[in-house]
Amino acid sequence: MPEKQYDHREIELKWHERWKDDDSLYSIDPSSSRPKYYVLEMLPYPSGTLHIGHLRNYAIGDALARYKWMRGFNVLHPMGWDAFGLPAENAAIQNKRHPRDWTLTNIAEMKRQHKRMSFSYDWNREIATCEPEYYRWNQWFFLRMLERCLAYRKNALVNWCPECATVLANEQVVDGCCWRHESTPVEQRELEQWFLRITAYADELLRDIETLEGRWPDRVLAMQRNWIGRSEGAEIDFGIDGSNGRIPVFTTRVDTIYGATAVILAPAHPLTRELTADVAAVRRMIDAQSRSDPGEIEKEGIFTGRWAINPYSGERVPIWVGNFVLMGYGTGAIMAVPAHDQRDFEFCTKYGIAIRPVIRPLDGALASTLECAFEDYGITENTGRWSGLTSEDARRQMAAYAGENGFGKAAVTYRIKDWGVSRQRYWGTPIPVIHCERCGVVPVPDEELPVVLPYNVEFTGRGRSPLENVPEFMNVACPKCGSRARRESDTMDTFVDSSWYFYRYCDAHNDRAPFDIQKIDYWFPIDQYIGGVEHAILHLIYSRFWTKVMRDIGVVHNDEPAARLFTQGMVIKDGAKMSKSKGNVISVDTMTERYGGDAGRMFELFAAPPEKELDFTDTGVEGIVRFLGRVYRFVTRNIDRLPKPAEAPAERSAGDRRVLRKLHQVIRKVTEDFETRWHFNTSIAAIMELVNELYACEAELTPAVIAEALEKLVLMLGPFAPYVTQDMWEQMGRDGLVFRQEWPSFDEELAREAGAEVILQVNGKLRSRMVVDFGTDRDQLEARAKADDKIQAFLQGKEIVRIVVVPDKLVNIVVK
RNA sequence: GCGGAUGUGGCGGAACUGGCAGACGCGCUGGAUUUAGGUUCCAGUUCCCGAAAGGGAGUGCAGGUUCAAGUCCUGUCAUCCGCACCA
Repeated sequence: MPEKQYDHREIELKWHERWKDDDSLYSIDPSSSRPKYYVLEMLPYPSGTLHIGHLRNYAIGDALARYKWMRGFNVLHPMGWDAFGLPAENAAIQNKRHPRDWTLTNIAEMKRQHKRMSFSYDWNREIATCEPEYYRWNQWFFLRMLERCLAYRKNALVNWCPECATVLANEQVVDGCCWRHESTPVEQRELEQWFLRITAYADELLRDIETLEGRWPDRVLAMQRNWIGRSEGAEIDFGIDGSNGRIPVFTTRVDTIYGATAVILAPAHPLTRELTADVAAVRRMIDAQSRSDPGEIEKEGIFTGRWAINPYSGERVPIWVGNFVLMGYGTGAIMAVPAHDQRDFEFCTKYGIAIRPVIRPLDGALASTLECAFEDYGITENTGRWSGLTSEDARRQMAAYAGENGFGKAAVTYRIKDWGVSRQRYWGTPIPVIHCERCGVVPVPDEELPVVLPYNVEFTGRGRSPLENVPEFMNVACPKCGSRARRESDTMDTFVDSSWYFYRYCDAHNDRAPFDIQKIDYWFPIDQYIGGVEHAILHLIYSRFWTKVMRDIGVVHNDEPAARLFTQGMVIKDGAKMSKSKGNVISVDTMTERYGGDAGRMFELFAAPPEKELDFTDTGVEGIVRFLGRVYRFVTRNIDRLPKPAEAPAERSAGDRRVLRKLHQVIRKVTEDFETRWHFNTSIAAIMELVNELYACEAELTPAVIAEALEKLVLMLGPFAPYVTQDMWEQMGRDGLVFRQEWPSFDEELAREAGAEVILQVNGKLRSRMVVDFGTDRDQLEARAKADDKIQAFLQGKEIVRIVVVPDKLVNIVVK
């Protein structure tokens, strides 16, 4: 009879079919006394199709969640292991052509397929934005922020992607281009926009990074620190000669202010417009600033013809406009201290502005001429009453003096800016406000939520929101005065959805509140969040902010969303990052179709440790398919050798003992990997060794050992290869789900090797080896080592200087 | 420039607390099965010398500590990632 062959397509489709409507697989019971474990995968952006980089994310999270479940935890793992998308499921996403088609025709289908959540997974956050229930709570949160002045509207220069025809947040601008269109330069436009005041939480976001130390990757924390960009200094008002105006400048080095020989405004600074005649030149500078690589621009400036007054010295210094001064940082104006700042030095040298040193090195004299700026701390000199101080003392005293005399103060500046959430897109949660000519901006009352999107929308694809052309949507009565008013046509950034989606998972069907706080208290903070590092300063900072806001609103108690974060490495192909432009993106569909989901995910766990980059090769996946086939054939052909009832146990064979030893060693190894480092590559390697051992000893195995080995092998593979293990489990006549079984335990006694192999070295070089009983004492080891033939040959005519004995491990004889 | 990481066979990687460098897989070589190809099974595979036994070298590079270093220390080189006229 031909042997049963492993057919991944047949097996995976069969189980997928059986499982897809089984809600019990996902049942969550917070009242259970089991310990809780919340695993969350940080899902990819809705770029259309899933690719194998995303699959890696699922493979890691799934394996961990299933393991935890088998170890007796109550697990909340919303992505679930069947969500990786067998071909049929993914088709709906792939065929997406246009937001409207997709949203309106496929939403019902998508909901059916993912009905376990009342809104969908993050990888389709667009769906979330089409779900009225999710709109409702997004809008509810927005209104609470509006009440607390955490949401506000202002006219601002914003990043505009011509391709998306919408506004982008700073975090969404990558190398001057849109994060979704890597080759489309972002333009600057001045628009009336909604912002969320993330800066109000800048200090807390920065401070609480400390609580994440060691639990989140250093790289992510470093990026966040950098992004928040706190710097301490002082804000000092320079007067304007011949007017009452003032120019506040921010500096971290007030101690150098006596060396200030100019004040330089950013081109986009409001005063620039007033003080400069050459509007065209200023315009060019603003454009160049947003377009080119900042480091590359040659410093340029225009003298305004006006003068500023240094409030400390009373000195008159020229006011310039400089293309290297950014409006977005500090106050948008600087004092130029060429002697102590390299950028100022370059600028002032170019335009012949005076250079005046006022800080001398701790071990030297004040420089008379400078090759470049002296930027270190030192001792002040020629700085009036503050002369002779260290830079640190001078900074403190001078800032205090400015405060006392009303021309400045100690100040902290952040690089992070408020989060612009307005989008001129169709999809996205409508911003729940109404513009009334009489009352101004009026919030939509809570009981009228959700404001939902209209269906009949013409897509122009350009310019303003398509919603503006839908009168039924736009024209409303003002909630306050009842007169004619217009709805806000902007929708929210979809990052709003992803900022709190994982809370809703805990209470997805709640229609009275975003979620029940008791459920949140049970599950939060998330024990383990897993995802790609590309979210470091986008989603991961927004969701931290959102959590803190929710805490202040009083709907959650936790300060941080995720206790632990794991960032998996990228999947690369032929040494290069997968990207659409290179055409080397491998879709999950191709993978599941050709090799199966089990093999695909298992390869990604096997080929490299999860935090490292992974090079994808077809031959590598084929190796895993081969391995799964090897397991499948071994299990299926040995099922009829399982013990019959009432059968007397046979005596253990030598093969039995070998297999049992390996089996228990491997269980120990895999358990350890799950509990500590998640190096699933070594776990899987160990399971492969076990299978090799099973093949080598197959003929000798007795029924009882076959039973134990098959059961534990299948259970151990369960977290890595859900479908094929479930199929084998059933064929073995076992009931229930593999990942609801208890995780196999190991027996140290059985795992122990028959004897200790002791290596014998002469002068640290391996020369021989011997097998001894465990615990053989030092004297005996030494004697037996000296008696060894090969060792004796190396000892001939030499003097023994020293002998190092490590019991059960080695004997090293040092000779001269 | 600042910050984070990484350097081990032909390749992906293993060696977790200093103690057999190269587990496991890919690729390659040979054998068995097969009409053949494929599949499957078995064996070999760091490099150099050697028919073999065996010997020598070897974890980016240079030093150091140690009976013993891929692992610890000092220096150095290279690569990757993130941030960057941030005042």
